[in-house]
Amino acid sequence: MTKSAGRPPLSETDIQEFRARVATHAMSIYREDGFDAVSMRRLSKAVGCAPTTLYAHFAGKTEILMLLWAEVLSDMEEHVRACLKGRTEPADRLREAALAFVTYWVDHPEHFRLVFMSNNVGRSEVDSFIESGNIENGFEIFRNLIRDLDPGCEDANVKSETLVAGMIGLAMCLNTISNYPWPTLSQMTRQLLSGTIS
Amino acid sequence: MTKSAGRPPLSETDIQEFRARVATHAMSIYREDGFDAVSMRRLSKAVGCAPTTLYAHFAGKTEILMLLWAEVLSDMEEHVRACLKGRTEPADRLREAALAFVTYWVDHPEHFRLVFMSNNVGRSEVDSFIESGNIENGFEIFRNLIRDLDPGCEDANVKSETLVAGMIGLAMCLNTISNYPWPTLSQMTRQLLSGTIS
DNA sequence: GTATTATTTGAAACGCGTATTTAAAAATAT
DNA sequence: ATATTTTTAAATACGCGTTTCAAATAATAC
Repeated sequence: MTKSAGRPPLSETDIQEFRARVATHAMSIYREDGFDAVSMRRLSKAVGCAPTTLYAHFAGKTEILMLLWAEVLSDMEEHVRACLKGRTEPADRLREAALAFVTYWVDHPEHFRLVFMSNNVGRSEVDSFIESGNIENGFEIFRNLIRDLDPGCEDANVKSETLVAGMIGLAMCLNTISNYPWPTLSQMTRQLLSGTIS
Repeated sequence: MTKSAGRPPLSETDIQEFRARVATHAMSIYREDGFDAVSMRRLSKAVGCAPTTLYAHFAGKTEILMLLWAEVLSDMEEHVRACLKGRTEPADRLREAALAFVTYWVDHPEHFRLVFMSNNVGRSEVDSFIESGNIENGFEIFRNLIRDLDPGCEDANVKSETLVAGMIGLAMCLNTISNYPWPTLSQMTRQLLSGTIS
């Protein structure tokens, strides 16, 4: 328990400072030159450290990319909330929010790729992101909209999580199989909601 | 239009033979050592050609991976059809088929990754796969089940394609955010279907 | 100062997808 | 055989994610 000699470990704030700096540079590279441009070598150059140092602070590239998720997700959330302005009818609100959700990912395929198709996502990495609450936030919007529509709803959880997963599936299909003669986006969203809006 | 001198181009059968040979080796590598083991260098070694030769016959790795899609998809289809045996009640059939669909992808995350998360999927590559009809087949199962449930259904297209996309979303979420406290698989599938089975 | 410990660095390596370029080989018409 | 054309091969290169390891550096206790 006595203080040992030698250089002390980095303080928690130092560590978080570094991680934040990495996040900043990663985001600016991503914004300027896109997903593929965010590479460990280039990022390390931007941060001003050796590529190896990044691996001393992150488990891998995915853990760095996750730093960008929060930003994209909050941008998406803002986009969804914006479309609720002025709407009061619960069913209408839910419908428009869902449409806005899917539309966002279809309109921003690069963001979709970043968040949902970052390969090699280790379980533990995602877990830490779950615990940060960012995912819960996304679900909560729709859970609340569902509860507004049907107060005292017992299975709001099942409904909201199925809805979100379904919408992600819609966005995914429209993104990756983009030339298939899909029905309209609003048609599919409406159909997806037909089990929620009775 | 006269026959020009020089070596003639490969015959169509020769080309398809080669592509089939590549497909065979790719599949065996995939089966034995998994997704990550299927690399151009290793594959070319197995096929017995130079890595560059592969690029003379395929646009890229993704086009080769698509050769494996058909195999996985037909395996999945078989799995879905198997669960229909002995069931006659339309709603029951649709429910069980949907559950089997999602279950398949959750039970075979490697297959899911291969088919749905092969990154860098160029539009034209996917298009050719669409035209091959393999995707239509997947939709058709569910379109038929929906029509059996509600003959004369006008929007069977919208319903089936939304259902499939939604199920893919379920599978995707369960695969990638695997430690989130999701509702039961059957709960979510049932909820997803509640807009189709009235 | 010296010793000790933590961290960063640099270089090298591995295999990866992909592109280019040059040469070789194969198959045909003449 | 020769010329022509197509197809392969080989070598090389680029940047990638990641790992390993030795050397350097920084920050502390004594």
